[in-house]
Amino acid sequence: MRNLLFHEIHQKSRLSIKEVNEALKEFDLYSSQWSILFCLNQFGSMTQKEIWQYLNVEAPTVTRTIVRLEKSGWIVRREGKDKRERIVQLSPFAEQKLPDIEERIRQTEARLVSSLTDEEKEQLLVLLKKIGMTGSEEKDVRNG
Amino acid sequence: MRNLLFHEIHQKSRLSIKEVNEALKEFDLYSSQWSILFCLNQFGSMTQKEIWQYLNVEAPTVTRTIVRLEKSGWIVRREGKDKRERIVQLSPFAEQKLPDIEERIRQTEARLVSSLTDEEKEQLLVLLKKIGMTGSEEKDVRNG
DNA sequence: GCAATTTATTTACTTAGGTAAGTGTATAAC
DNA sequence: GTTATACACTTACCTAAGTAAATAAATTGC
Repeated sequence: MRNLLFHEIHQKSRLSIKEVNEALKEFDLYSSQWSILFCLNQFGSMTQKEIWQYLNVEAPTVTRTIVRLEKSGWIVRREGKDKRERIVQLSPFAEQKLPDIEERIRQTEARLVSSLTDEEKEQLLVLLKKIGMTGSEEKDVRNG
Repeated sequence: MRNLLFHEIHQKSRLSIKEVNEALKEFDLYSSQWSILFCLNQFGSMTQKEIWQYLNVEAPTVTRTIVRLEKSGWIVRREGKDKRERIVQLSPFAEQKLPDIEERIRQTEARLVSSLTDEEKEQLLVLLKKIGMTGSEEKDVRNG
């Protein structure tokens, strides 16, 4: 049939989110919440802008998820020197729980790609990165 | 960093949906609505179950999208011989508009993968299909 | 210094997708 | 034939992500 490629990308995106949500159930978290926690764990304190730029989503998406994470005690926000900014960081509770969660996610993701060799995973990543690139931007594939 | 693969799949899934939505704006449609119209155009009349099985989503997702498409006049539903089923088919209006929309989508999707060779596209599809497969199911990669 | 513009975040509203539970029809057991 | 079970669809409620517009702080122009 037609453009199976985007159909397939969409399918696997939903599948992986579903599996990650399942794995996160025991921690009362969702996949997009996890992506922010992961981000904060990697970079430390961040403004919301830094988060949505890194995750490549829109600002309102991050606002919503951050609010949920704050309510459930995973993160803390404080005002920046620039009072427009809100600086986000992990709560001690989150810092304590994170290693277990990270390991759980690692297992889940590894299971999903267990039928690919390391070389195939690498190649898949390279090919995916090419999507949406116009000629002039192609160098970013090699840099990223 | 960590499992870039799922991050990247997620990104490209969102990117392609965004681009398709943009292309569909002039027709007052959204990407998931299009996926159902495409499906009906390919297979003719279908029950809702056939649609969600083909698209690999849950029944309530299809119910919602179908209701929107019915309200906006793209599809018609009738009762099946089995009164539990609802048989869905394109409206004459949809049949008339579809070729233009299909061409528009084709262009959009082609642009997104314009920096991949045909061989790369094929390979990308094969690799994506391997995700989520356990050893015993791997034959499906070759059959699908 | 004050008005205009830019920037960071939020709010309101939309579609998309999931689960769980409800409704009504068809089928199986007996 | 009546009851129990299975099935198709729907409803209610949740998260995710997008756009557009509002808010409030910072910066720029003059």
